[in-house]
Amino acid sequence: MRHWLMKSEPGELSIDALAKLPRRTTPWTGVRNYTARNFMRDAMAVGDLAFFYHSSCAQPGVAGIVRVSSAAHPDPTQFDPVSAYFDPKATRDSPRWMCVDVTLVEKTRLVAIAELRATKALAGMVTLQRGNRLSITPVTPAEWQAVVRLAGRKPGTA
DNA sequence: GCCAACGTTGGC
DNA sequence: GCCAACGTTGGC
Repeated sequence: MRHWLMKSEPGELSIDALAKLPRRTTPWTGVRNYTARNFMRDAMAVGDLAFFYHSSCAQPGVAGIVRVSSAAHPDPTQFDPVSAYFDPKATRDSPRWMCVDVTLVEKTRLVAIAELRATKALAGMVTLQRGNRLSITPVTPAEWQAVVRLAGRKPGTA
């Protein structure tokens, strides 16, 4: 089983909004970057765990844990002319964008990006590297454990 | 709002 | 295939 980090803007889908959805599950739509798509299509497996990360907001950071709950399938928003994610070059026969479904496992306390950056064990974490903008990134087992430990701790405590 | 960094596009 | 221009991301 692999581990991941998946970014969501809370204005689009927050951890609380996910918690209120039926079966606490949503298709991870709107990814329009080939590297991130390929992770979902080629590397993710049902049962993989991912950090749900709030980005582009007042308090960026890890907000919870989700589980990959489906295989990759065509992202329906690419076919929807009304959607902001509509892609005129995508067709049903030849979809360009894929998504997986994710299911909320648990909401954690917000582990702020400053805390992540201050944690030595996370120095190599892909999403923290300079210039990284990928919305889906792999997380190593050691990094996963380090963030889980942080999440289980009160902010500010050693 | 700023800006660094990156990805994509399209002319050639 | 190169690469300049442009658009986007995302923390601050």
